Amino acid sequence: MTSLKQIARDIGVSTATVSNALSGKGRVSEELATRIRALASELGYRPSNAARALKTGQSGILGLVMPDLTNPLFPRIAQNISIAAESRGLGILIADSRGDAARQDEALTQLVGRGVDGIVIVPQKGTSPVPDGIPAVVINTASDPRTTVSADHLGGGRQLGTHIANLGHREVVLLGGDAVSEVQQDRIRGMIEGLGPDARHHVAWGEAGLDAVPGLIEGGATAVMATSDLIALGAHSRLSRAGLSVPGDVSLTGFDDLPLATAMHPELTTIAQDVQTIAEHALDVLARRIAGHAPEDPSLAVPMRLVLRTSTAVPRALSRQQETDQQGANS
Amino acid sequence: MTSLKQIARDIGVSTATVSNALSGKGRVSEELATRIRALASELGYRPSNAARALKTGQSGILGLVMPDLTNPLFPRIAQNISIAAESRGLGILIADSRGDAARQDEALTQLVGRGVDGIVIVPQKGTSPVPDGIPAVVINTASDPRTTVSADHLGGGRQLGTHIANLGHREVVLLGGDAVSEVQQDRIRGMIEGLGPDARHHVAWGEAGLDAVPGLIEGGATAVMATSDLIALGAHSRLSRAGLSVPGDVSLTGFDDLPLATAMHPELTTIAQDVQTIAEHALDVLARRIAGHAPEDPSLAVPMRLVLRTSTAVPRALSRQQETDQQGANS
DNA sequence: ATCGCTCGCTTAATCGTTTCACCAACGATG
DNA sequence: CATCGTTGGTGAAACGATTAAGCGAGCGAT
Repeated sequence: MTSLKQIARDIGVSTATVSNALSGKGRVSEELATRIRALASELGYRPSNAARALKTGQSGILGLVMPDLTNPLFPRIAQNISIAAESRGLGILIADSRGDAARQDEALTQLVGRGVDGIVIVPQKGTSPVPDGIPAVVINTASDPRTTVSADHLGGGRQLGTHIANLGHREVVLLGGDAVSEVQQDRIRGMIEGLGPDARHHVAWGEAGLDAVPGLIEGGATAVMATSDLIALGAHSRLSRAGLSVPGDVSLTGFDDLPLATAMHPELTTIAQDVQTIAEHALDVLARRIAGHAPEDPSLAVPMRLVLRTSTAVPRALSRQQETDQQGANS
Repeated sequence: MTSLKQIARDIGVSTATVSNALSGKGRVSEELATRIRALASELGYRPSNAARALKTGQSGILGLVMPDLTNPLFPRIAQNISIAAESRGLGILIADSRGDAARQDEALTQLVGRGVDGIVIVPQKGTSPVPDGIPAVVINTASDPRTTVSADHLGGGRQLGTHIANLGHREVVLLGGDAVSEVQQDRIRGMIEGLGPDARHHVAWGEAGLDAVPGLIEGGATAVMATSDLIALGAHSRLSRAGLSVPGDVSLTGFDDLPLATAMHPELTTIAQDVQTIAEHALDVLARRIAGHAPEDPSLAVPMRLVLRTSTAVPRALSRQQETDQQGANS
């Protein structure tokens, strides 16, 4: 390993000068500086992160605590955080709490112990972890008072709701995975707002909720809105097993626009998160907090984008009526 | 931050003694050692990783280079590597090359620059990266001479192939995503071996391959074997759009046993990787290489496990014949 | 001629741990 | 009683970078 001392000795100056030349901080003549930079890159000099961290107290590494990497949404977030970090010259130490709240706390202290400069947390559903005295940002949902930035799950649900209402659906099944999740609560609240007062809705949760879907359709509902694409896929299974077609008999919507949304048949109408903006903003705020500025940033809800595909349509009854209307007009 | 010096001063001994007491390395009286440990935990002492890394030259952090975190298989691997690392007291710095070979090299040098002790690489398809002078292990597939450990993709394909052949299928479509991928090549080679010489097969790749599926079925094929669950899902879409049912008209198999395999309808017969064993072995070897032992470990192919679900069945023609056979026997 | 400034560089301290060499005390041994 | 081995510790030098303080030289202004 080549060190500052190496270079200093080879050129015949002090290590301080070499350090200054490479970091551009002190005062070094341009000529000497270029000579030093040249030799440094020739020797393939890489500054020792350990030494720098020891001296400056900053490791240049951020911790990222994820609730569960096997849920396809979270790697997307991780990826974008990692991109955003890279562009700021920071590394990302990822810890996965694997669906367990206890392991989440453990991961947190682990990361702190490893000397990360700050932490990004996407909390386990139903929890609000507080790291001890280290800068942190939380990505959850607007109704979590601790959240720093998040997708506008409420607004997203609202968009989907209005879309379904505008198509003419008046009785809708709202399908959640886990009632503990604040994110899913917000999504459903949004959907209800979007559907408006004229539409009736049934809220159903989890596996039992999935199983109840065909019955609710028989009972008159014409649309199913899920709080995630994965749940929508499950609903789709139940529906086709019951001989119901999408979107012919039932309209179906998802959430998050995962890759599987386009792999399904029909392709799923859903709503996409702007993960990149969320990641960028999270890191901006975190950087500011690490720098020690007052963390008075208001929490930000990044708008979601409706993605119209082929799983939603005008309800059958209504579309037949429209046909006859049209025939009447034509004749 | 409490440091060794703090504790040393408080108790009235030298920092060397405190260091020895906590690490259990030198010679310290048991009584003093417990006193030191007590005070340390009382003060919430956390050793500075930076200082330790500087002195010992070991950061306790491993780098993990992933080809693309948005592909659902890879987070599973990442998760298991991270679990295995944690149990060894190591941290994981994840870098995502996002489908780009250039970025893969960049990620590699980035990680080295951050002072990781070793690197685990799941290479970009079609590439064989070599990190410069740092211990590393590669997780790819048996036909890559550089691979350290991998799932037995060949054997997995073989199992699926025999399963399909045993059901009685004699003309099969083999569906790959990208012909550049050595993993997928191995999977398909395995399938062909497993099908045996009596069965005909068509190999098709990518989007165009997917679109060709219905036609090939019309042409007489009775089964579709995909090199990933995601591709199988795509094939399923094309099939049902063409009015073909699974497994009635066509048997369908996937690869990797992703969560979506059970969310589909019918649930997908597929083959599962033992990701945990792969991760454990990768870290074992890596640890050995970091310790400086000769890396003469032979590459290991971890067996895959066939997961029978409801997407495969006896081909229709054959099942009708069996029915009549049975009726004949009964009468 | 002198003062004061800036320029360009050096000196040296420091971050927190680890580790090797050394030492004092003490009981046992020849 | 001199010697030896052991026990329980201390001292100090690293590891590699950063940075405040200092210092001589050159130079324009007074």
